[in-house]
Amino acid sequence: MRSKDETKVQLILGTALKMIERVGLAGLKMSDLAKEAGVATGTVYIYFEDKNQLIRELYLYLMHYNTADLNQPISENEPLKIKIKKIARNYLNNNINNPEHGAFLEQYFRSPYFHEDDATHQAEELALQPIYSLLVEGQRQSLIKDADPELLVTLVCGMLNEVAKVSIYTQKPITPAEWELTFSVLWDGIRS
Amino acid sequence: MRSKDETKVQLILGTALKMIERVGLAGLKMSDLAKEAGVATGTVYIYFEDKNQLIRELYLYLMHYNTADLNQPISENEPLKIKIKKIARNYLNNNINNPEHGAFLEQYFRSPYFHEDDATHQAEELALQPIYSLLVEGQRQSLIKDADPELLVTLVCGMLNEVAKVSIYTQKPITPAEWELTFSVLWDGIRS
DNA sequence: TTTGTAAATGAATTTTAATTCACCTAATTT
DNA sequence: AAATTAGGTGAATTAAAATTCATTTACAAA
Repeated sequence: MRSKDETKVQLILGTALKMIERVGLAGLKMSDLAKEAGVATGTVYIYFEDKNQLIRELYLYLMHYNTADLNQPISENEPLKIKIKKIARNYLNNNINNPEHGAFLEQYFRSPYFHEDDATHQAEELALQPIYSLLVEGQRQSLIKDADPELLVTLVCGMLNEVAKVSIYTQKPITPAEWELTFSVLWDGIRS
Repeated sequence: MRSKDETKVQLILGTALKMIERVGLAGLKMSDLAKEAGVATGTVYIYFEDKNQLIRELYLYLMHYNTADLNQPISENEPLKIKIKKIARNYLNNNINNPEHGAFLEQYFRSPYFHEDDATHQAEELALQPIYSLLVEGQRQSLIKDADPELLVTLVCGMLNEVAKVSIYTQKPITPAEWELTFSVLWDGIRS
């Protein structure tokens, strides 16, 4: 008897993720994937039913990962503005440090592998929950514009997503000055 | 003699664009495309070398289209704030009314069809030029935060892109209240 | 009208990539 | 340490999709 190597699942998924960032979902070949992961083609089929399921798993794996990540503990006893600044920075860093994630998800939602029942929305909402809560808290303290918090989250994330994209694209990290400006636009935009 | 029907190029590209929004670049089959466009498979190959070139053409076609579009004349003799509000609304509407465009471009940039030399950046910069100019004008009038205008454009477009995405996704148009909030966040964010 | 030519067709072919499988190997159990 | 069993391999197979091409129109010029 020989037991399945759970490490290999991670290896294959991780390799797929990196490759997809490079060649796109449309360009991912099972044989290339196997080669790059350093296993035989057939091995991939031991751990995954077929390509479809592999992509599916990758999605679930990412969702799980992402959701966990924004929930880093926020130091209490700080002014709300600072809390928001920290969580925003956290969100931005997450996006910049894991460009493969955004690249994959962007494509997944538009691919033939994606089916509506994928709990997309729940997962996304869950991931944004912490930001949402902070904004609502701010509204209660009359610090934040009294308007649909959903829309506020959308606007805030829109800014951060785009900044992340540019940073990834230009391969330049965010400078302190850039971050200060970004947060200033964000904060002045939402404060009441 | 029989002459090529230029209309057919448009038909095929347009059909491809709509299909890609639905099934993704990875899901586009030449035979399906032909069927949906109402022509024979072979006909597609009369107008396009191969799939690769078809996708490439589609990109050029879109770039051309998009660039032209933001350059709608802006009524002069209005306060800058109003001008920015109008151009922002224009940008938003463009995104919402042509969801296929965003869907395609998003995927194209990450596909095996895309090559760096595609003049991506020039085209994009060109499209954002009008917004950029207005912001700089605002800085000269000390109405807009005195900071890197590139980054300001990024932030502004980020907000608008995300709002467009949500509107497309939920299939709900932007309500007047939503638009007012969006612009208020945008404006308060960038004004000095 | 007739004729020449290029567009249009879609079944047949070729190409590409997914998936299988007969054979090998390494871990576990007795 | 032998036997057993499931993992691992990669060439061979199958499936899917791109592309071709012999044939059939439709148009334009003569």
